[in-house]
Amino acid sequence: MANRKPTSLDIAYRAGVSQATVSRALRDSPLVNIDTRKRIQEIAEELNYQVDRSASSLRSGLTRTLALLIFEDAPDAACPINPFFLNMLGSITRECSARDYDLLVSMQNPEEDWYARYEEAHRADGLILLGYGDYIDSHPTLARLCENGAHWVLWGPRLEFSQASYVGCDNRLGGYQATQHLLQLGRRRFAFIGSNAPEQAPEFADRYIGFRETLEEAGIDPAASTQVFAESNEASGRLAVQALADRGFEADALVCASDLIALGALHELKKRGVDVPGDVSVMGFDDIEAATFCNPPLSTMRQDVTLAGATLVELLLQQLEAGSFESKVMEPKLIVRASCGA
Amino acid sequence: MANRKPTSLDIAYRAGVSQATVSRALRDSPLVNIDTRKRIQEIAEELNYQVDRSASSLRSGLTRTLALLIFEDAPDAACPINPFFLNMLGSITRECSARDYDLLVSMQNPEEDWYARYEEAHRADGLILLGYGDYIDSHPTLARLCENGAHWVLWGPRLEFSQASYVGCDNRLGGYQATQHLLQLGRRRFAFIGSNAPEQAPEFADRYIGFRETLEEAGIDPAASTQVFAESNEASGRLAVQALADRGFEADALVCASDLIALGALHELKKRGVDVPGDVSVMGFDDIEAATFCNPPLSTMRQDVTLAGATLVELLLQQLEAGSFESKVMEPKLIVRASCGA
DNA sequence: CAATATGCTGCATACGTATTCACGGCCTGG
DNA sequence: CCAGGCCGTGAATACGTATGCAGCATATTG
Repeated sequence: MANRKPTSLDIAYRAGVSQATVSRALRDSPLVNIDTRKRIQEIAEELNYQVDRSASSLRSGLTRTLALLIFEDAPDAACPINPFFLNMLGSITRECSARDYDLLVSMQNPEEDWYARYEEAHRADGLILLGYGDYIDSHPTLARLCENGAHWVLWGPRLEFSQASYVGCDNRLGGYQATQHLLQLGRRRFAFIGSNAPEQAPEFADRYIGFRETLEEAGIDPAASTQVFAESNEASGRLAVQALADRGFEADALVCASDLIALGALHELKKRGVDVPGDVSVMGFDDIEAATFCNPPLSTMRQDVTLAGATLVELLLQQLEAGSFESKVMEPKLIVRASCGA
Repeated sequence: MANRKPTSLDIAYRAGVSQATVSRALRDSPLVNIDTRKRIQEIAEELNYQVDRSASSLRSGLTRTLALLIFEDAPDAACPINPFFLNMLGSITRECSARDYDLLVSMQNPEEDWYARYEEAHRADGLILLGYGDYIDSHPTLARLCENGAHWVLWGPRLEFSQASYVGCDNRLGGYQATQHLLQLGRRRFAFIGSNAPEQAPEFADRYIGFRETLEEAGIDPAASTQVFAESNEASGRLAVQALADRGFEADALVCASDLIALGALHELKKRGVDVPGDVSVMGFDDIEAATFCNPPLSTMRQDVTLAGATLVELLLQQLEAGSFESKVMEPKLIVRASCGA
């Protein structure tokens, strides 16, 4: 075997042309005569030549790599990554492959200077931010990055500045429809489980707004509804149900801000001998895999992660290649399963 | 703001030293006087300087990046990635971060020349292969890569050549223990659900060997056991149960080669009105998240993905940095839940 | 036939860093 | 006082590619 990796110069030598011509030919430049081009490409194939990415990036300033940064509250080694994000990751990976981009994945701490680390260091051409929208303190940072011409796209809540791209779900509508569904099933005593503080969890807060809207429209007595804090994990969902019980509130419908919360709630309710959906309806949000497997299967508001992932990549590339900023808000879809008694 | 990204030359200028000294200082080289070093690092901090990775990689030949390649049978956009792999991905991501390596993730087709694409193209220093062991045809390819001095580590079955690293689970033992558990619960008519062909799914085949061993040791009449083909997904698990029923085999214990298969089996059994675990015990393998949520919760053989991911990274880095090849086989652990009637 | 356009190729260079080699100064010991 | 060693620094260069510019040959036009 060859003792050294072949370079464009080796190809140039064999093809009897200059290195410049090789470089152009391999990128299919019309500047090079079609026959020469073909011949060079064949030789490259034959030698199993691969363009050196480091050199290529250094020269062109482009990496053809995107970085996916996942921000999570508890970057504990034991705690598994939010399954919703994992699914998104799957579709982002596929979309990148399809467009011949590489994907760098990293768990990130919001305090770190991730922008410098990835885009300024020339590791990636653009960034996809997952779970960053929840850090309200971060929005000034995002605004500053925009001014500096950074390239990123955010999953999550609506952003107020114009030169930015984000993809999100119409959370208010989702909260509205979920609650509407329960209302139509005859439920009257509602609890929303999940944070409703915009500065803590803007997406959950929007879902809560939709929740309130339904109740107000229906003229439900405010005393017949409540809200309990929960973060997006199973344990927190369990605690919330405990808190609800301690508080002595007798709900017949739980609108959970995420499926993970709902799974925790189901667990705790079962433990307490409460029948779902007989005594209480439980509604989730996201439609993660586990929602189909749990007992009873969970009614939920589906977010199309496949589409979401593809859209994130698409908008980011559009930004990189055409310099245009666009955003997209997706509609969630009600998925009816057994947990609400429909 | 600065109109241009600062380089090591800018720092050199401000510090009144040469670029060479800056490069050394930033890498904390003892060649540079400690005071000079500190001063240079401060200036770098001040300018928000980031080493350009392309240039650094080009010069040093090292990328400080690993590539995680996931090989899946059905790289269909709609079909979600095997959750077992996704969890592994989570722990690999974390381990890479902890060791200050970047991680490139890609869905890969086994036919493609992924080695050339990633390591030869200088995109990554080493590769982690997930799901590649199943392609028996690939083993010659792996052997060839070894000879060429490639750097990779494989998740899955034992490899026969010495200059290679792999991390896997003792699948034979797992199959043995799983079946043993069912035997002790008084089950006598066993079905193994999953491929048992080594050239198709070597890991499943090893689990099957363990399954057979238990039965032979116990002196179970061979006619009282069977095997049905299934791939590792839910749909395939459902079909397998149908096939079993069509065949007229009345099992009281299903040993499934993976949790996904077991989930499908549970679905199909419920649909047919078979009580689990009353009529039939069902045992999975992997312990994915869904195993805790499904109905009934699934008894299974846990593979510690957190440890597995960390080990994969560790062995690969050891190979890169010390040139040593090591492998590790992990013991699975029986997790008892409701699906077997324990 | 001169003048200009067109198609293709090569020369030269820059991207930003890491490292080899050489050098100057200072210290130590004989 | 000189030889030799050590410490800290800088000059120079290489990594492999992409691209602006120039040049040459052939085709086209008046």
